[in-house]
Amino acid sequence: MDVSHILESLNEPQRNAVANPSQKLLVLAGAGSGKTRVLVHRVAWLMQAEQVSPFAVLAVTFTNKAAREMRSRIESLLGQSLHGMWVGTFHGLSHRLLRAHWREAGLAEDFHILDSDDQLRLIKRINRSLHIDEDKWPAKQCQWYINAQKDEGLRAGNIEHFDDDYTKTMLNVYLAYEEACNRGGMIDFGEILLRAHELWLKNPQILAHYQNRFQHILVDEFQDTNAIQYAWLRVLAGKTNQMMVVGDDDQSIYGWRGAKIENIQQFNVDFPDAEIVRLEQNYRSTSTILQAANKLIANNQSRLGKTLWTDGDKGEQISLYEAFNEQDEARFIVARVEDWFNSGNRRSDAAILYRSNAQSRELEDALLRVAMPYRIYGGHRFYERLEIRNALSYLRLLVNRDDDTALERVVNVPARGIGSRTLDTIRNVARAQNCSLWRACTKCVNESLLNSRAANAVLAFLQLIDNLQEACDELELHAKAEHIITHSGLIQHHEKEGGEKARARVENLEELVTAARNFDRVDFDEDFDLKSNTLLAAFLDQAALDAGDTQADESDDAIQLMTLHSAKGLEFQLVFLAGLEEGLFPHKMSMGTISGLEEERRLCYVGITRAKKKLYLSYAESRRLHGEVKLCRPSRFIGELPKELIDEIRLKSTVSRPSFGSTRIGKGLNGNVEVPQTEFSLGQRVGHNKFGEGVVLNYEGQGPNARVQVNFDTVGSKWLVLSYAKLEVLG
DNA sequence: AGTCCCCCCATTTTT
DNA sequence: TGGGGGGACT
Repeated sequence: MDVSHILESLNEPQRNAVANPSQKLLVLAGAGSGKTRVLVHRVAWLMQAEQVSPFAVLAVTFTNKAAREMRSRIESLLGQSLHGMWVGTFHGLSHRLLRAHWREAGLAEDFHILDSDDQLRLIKRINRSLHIDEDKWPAKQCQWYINAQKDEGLRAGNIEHFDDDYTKTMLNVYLAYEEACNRGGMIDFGEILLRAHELWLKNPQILAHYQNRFQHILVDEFQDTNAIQYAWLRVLAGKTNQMMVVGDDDQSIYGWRGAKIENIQQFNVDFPDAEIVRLEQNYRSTSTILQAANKLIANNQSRLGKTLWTDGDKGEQISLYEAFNEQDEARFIVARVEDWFNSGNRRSDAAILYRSNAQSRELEDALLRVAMPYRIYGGHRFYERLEIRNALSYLRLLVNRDDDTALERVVNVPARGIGSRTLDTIRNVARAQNCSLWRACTKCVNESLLNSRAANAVLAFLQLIDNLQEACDELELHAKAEHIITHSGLIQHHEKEGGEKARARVENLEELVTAARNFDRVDFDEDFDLKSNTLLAAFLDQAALDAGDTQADESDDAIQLMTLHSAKGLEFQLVFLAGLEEGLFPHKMSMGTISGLEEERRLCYVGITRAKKKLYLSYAESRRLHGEVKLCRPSRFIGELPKELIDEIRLKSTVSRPSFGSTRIGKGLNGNVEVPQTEFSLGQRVGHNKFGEGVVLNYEGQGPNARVQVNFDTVGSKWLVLSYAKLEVLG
């Protein structure tokens, strides 16, 4: 077969990576250097040039979205389906292993997945039963501790303890939590990886089977792997299997949740024969943007070293705007997006990036004011929404009555007279009998442990679930979903809440039925043991492992708002980095340590390298945060960029103010630009191509950075930057 | 049982 | 400033 087409469109290092025969291969892929392309072409190469069977390939990513994208890109490149290939997330693939080998993994056949919300509730319950002071040891902290240990591959039993209060308490909770999970047949996200890893270590014949099968392993975003994920990979790859890991140490921004950049260096230690390929040619950004990114990231000490280059255009200068406050910043950004849109571009090619979610509010306000469509990433994803979780809990109870987490969630939603007193009694019975809440409910009813009113309520609940089960038994998945949302009373419950929110909830519940209907059509993988794993259970697994997109509608042309973290992997023609202020970005919580600061810098690097054509930076001199106004200094990252690439838009040069410490910003990065005095005067009548005619009310600053306030006849008063606004002087 | 109020908190997020 | 959670009150 002629396979040259697979390599044709690639540059030299990319080809080297794609067709590389080395057993272990480390690809250091800079931002925009065609990382996904290399992965996709590599799979195509294996299959077509080396006649590798899809059954022998395993490709792993971090998010479901990335996995789906990789799969579909390979399919469209090859023009064939990838039947038998394992493409998925660490969690998704591990989960598959555990379903297939539940017995050897020491799990119940009908084990179910505990997501972080369930996990937190469970820990809260445990802490109450252990009489742990919630003020001193918040459940959140315990949860964090447990997850961090699991990410490191540590179980409660393996952790050294130095008799300190903290570790003692945490271990206590961890131990009780492990017991509760085992008793209830539950595994959390960390446990999925840990179990799968242990499954291999404890069952050499199972490991041998998979090692034998997956001769070719590909790993995306390797810099984001944590200890257990890397251990998982090492075990599976063994000494002889081929493994290609792709990553960029400069884009490691998840250290705070256990990701270890050191895994990249460690890869060289563990596999000394590994070949390293660097992808440094960038196909995304202008050379101006790349130079800025390179200069910034050079300030980090611990790097493997890599310099992006492009043979593309220099492109436009980077613009820096110093705003008075966060409102001014938002207004400026929105005005630039309007310009962009009015010059014939799509809003969806522009993105506003910020360090923390709280910053989105001002931006949203400003966007709403000019009625510009926008889309925000982040916030509650589909399967995380309250009403959806409630509905899923009912479905979970159909699958497994002993699912305490699900029962706790919906036993009194909608309200059916089972209050906290009643629940306490039930919990106590469950604890005393060491049984599930469901059984405790039955016992309470049968043995009259409750007053008659409560007993009736509990009995009604038990019957409701049994009836739902019976009615759903023969129904298709989507009909099951439909049946429970109506007959559990959830729809009515949310309907009677009233208001816009309630309507959205009801819509979401209906959307769940659609999701279930689509799931009916999903083809099951050949490895899946369908006998024990009904469609409903599989649907619930999927809901836990893939929380769904925040918003599905891609249709309307909207400007995108997101945190820098969520921007990783994306690219936009026009990018705004907002809120470049010390304490906000770099964030004050991370500024204290070198490693924290370097991660912030990488985050900034990620932000800059999202831009293809034009980059705006902005900061505010004062910002309202947590209800009080604070004076801000510009971020040190601004000063780390090459001055000659930056055009500063200073509006306040006529206003004197105390210097604020940062030396590089205050006086203008380019020196102040010499410009003739403006010809506008107060009261002057002017024309604007979009807003029409108006009268100059006020002005600030001078030169191209000056702003004027114009009261337009039709659209009212607006502040305009002279150099952008192209105002026409009218007689 | 449900509502209301007060207090506390406040990066980043996937699975 | 504002959201969420927990406790107290009706």
